[in-house]
Formats: sequence, C-alpha cells, structure tokens
Amino acid sequence: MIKAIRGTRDILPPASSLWNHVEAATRKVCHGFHYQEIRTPIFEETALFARGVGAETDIVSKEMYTWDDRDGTSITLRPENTASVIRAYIEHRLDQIPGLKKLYYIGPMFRRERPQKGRYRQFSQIGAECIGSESPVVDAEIIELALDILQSCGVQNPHLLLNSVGCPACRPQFIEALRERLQSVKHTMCADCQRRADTNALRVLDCKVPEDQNIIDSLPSIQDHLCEACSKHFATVRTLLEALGIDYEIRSRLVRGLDYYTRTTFEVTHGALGAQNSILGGGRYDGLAESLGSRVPAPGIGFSIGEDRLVMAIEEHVKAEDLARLDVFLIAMGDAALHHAALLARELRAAGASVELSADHKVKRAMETANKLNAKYALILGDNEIAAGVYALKDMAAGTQESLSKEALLARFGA
RNA sequence: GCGCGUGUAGCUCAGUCGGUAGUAGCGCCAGAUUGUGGUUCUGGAUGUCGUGGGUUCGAAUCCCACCACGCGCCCCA
Repeated sequence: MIKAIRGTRDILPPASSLWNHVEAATRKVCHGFHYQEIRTPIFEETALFARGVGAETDIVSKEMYTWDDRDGTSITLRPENTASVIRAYIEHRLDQIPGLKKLYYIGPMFRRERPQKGRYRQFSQIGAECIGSESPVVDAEIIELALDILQSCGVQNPHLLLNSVGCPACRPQFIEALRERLQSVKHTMCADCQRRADTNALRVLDCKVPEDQNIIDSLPSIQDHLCEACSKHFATVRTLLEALGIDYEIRSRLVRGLDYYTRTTFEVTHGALGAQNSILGGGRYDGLAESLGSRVPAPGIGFSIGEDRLVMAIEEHVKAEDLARLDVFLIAMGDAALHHAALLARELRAAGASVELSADHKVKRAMETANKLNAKYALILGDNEIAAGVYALKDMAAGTQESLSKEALLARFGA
C-alpha cells in the first residue's frame, strides 16, 4: 500500500471543519484590520530563501526541499513565507501604491525536519506582514492582530513573550559582549552551550538545561545594549501594548532563528502542546528588502502562526463535530415523496440549513442513519404528510415530533 | 541528523516458557411482523500480527535492517 509520506498527513472530516473554522475566523479578523490576502507560489528560486532567511540558519542549511529544474535553476519548496511576500512586494513595486501594505496569507510550508507531535514536514502557517513603516505603532497593531486571531479561533491563555534584538548598529556590539563573557564561563556549561559560545552565541540564551540557567541569567542582557533609537522604539511598543490592555512578558533571552529579524521580536506559547509549545513567532525585519536586492527600503513586521499547532491547541474545547453538524436528515417515503423532498431540500438549503436526503427506503433504517449522523432533526415526508400538506419534524435529541406547515418549517431555519 | 519507546481487526487492546490469532470492548453489517432512532437481545463479517531478512522442527513472541508513529535532543510554526 502507498501511504502518505513521512511528515505529511491527511486532514479528514470532521477534523477538517476545525481548520475551516480557524481559517474563517482568521479572514474575518484580518478584514477588521484591513489586511488583504496575498497568495505567493509554494516554490521559489533557492536563492530567495538563502538570502532572505539566511544561509547559515538551520532552515536553509539543512531543512529545505531543494532540487534543480530542467534548466538548472535551483528550486525550493518554501520553508516560510515572509521572503516570498517581500519578493512580491519588490517585484510588483507595491511601494508605489499608496498606504501601508497590509497582507495576510494561509498556506503550506515545507521543512525537512524530524517529525514530532506538532511538527510536520508539510505544515500550514497563517501569517501577516505590514510593510512600509518603521513606526512602533505598527508593531503594537500587528501583535494585537495576532492575538485577536488566536482569541477568535478559541485559543485560551496564550502567553506573549516580547523582546528587542536591536539593529545592525547595536546588535553586533551585544554579541561581542556576550561572546567575551562566555569565554570565561563556558567551561562550566553544557556541551551544546560550549559549542554555541563559539558558533552562535545568541543561541546560548535559548538553552534549556537547568544547570545552565543561573549562568545564563548572569549573562549580559540585550536590553542593556540597545542603541538609543532601538531603545526608544521598544519603549513605545510597550507603552502601546499596555494601552491596549495586552499582557506580555519581556523575555530578553528570546532570540529568533531567522537572520532577518531586527528590533521587535515576539512569540506566543501555549501549554498542552508538548515540546513544540510555540504557536506563533514574529518580528520586525527592516533590512530584509535591501538584502534581497531592493533599491527602495521596505521596513516591515510580521508574524506566522503554526496552523497545525493552533488547531491542536483548540481541539480539546472546540468540537469538530459541532462545527459540521447536520441540521436535517430528510426521509422521503415513496417515489412521489422523493420528488417532493428534493424540492424541499433545496428550499431548506436556501434558508441556510445543512440537509441530507435519505437514500433509505425503510423509515426505521433512515432513522437509524439520522441518529448515527448526529442530525439535529429528522424530517419525515410520506403519503400522510403530503395529503395533509404538513411536514413531520422530529427533534432527535428530545425525541419529540411535531407537524409543521412549510412556512413554519422554513421559519425554523431562519428563512 | 542523534537517543529512547511503540507497532496484533476500522478503533482501543489481550496473547503465558517460542507451539501456528481473541466468545475481548467499541464500531460496522443483518435480524427481533407492516411509517420512527438512541437502550436491550440474537447472529455475522474483517487480520500478509508494520515491512523484509535471520535463528529454529516451529516466530506475533528471539535477533538484524528498514518504515511509520510517539517522547526527548538539535532547531523551530
């Protein structure tokens, strides 16, 4: 048997209704903030990600699905979408269009990692980007958007972590200070940290080994090394978030894995997700456009939500079965009734109801099916009803049945 | 990519010291007289024991490899 390949999966009903629920809620919230959808290709030239995400990152150096096209061009399935969005922004000269570019996307991404709970090789991200402004107002707003999406999808108790990673003017100095300090203490740390101290000093801050935590707490904080402009920017973001009533935790150890981030970075974690407890990550990327070869600057900020993880976070209390609930199981008895029932089904659907027409001839069998499908109502249409000009509507949960005129029936479903 | 664990019916699982698979539960199908489900009762179907090798007279059981999933590491959504 051929099976879905490692790290990919089928999303079947009724679980797929959770995904629809999440995506519908996202679109609605995005509309409220006047973000509009952008759809970019799921594969791009490899160079886009190498330059955008950073050739030294794990994503680019070992996790991409890459192959050579027939003309020799190196092609890669997108591992994330921000680089593509900025590419589209530059390519189509969106900077020439008035106003800030506020874009959102929903779609699959690909990374060749070891699959785990909440980590797949094909996974879906919901993200948004606001391009064209360096203002901290935009930072606060996009964080608000991100949290609104989570909330409207039904995520309970999201935890917002906030940091600033500085800019090309101040971050190198911080890294230097960090590296210097590590030289004197790294021999007391775990093997991984000793390695990171030389290769990627920022990563030491992310270490989860309990014995290392005291040392890490004593390391220099980037908060103390921000330049004046970054410091002011960050202070304004915090003030705005507080004005919006958004709770956050400063996590000066929060460093992100993508090279393009500057200034504000943030992450949302959620319990009950296991080791992959990060549900959302984002940040500002003021230099990304230039590093992709743009002649015009395109400062921006964005985030992406792991849709698989988002669904996982809500499936305990948002029931997929209820989202895809069948309203009416329509039971027709006899050929005359069947003709009648098909037309009635059409009217009920027009009124907004979810309707299935029974294929069973025996009422008993049809009722059994209605029960198994968890229909709200069984609607019985036979010779008796046709003669009397009424419809027998049975409430499956209550077990009660009533005779209704067509008008009363349609009114029941909001027509 | 590394370490640990798991893999038997559609699902959850039992299976002794290696002796040729279970009346198991749930689900599914069919019945219990003619237009009414859920509870109950009766009957029934379904397995390459993850895959491929090896050891053995004999392997679901022991060994090896591979695959998939889970947990952790790395890293990240």
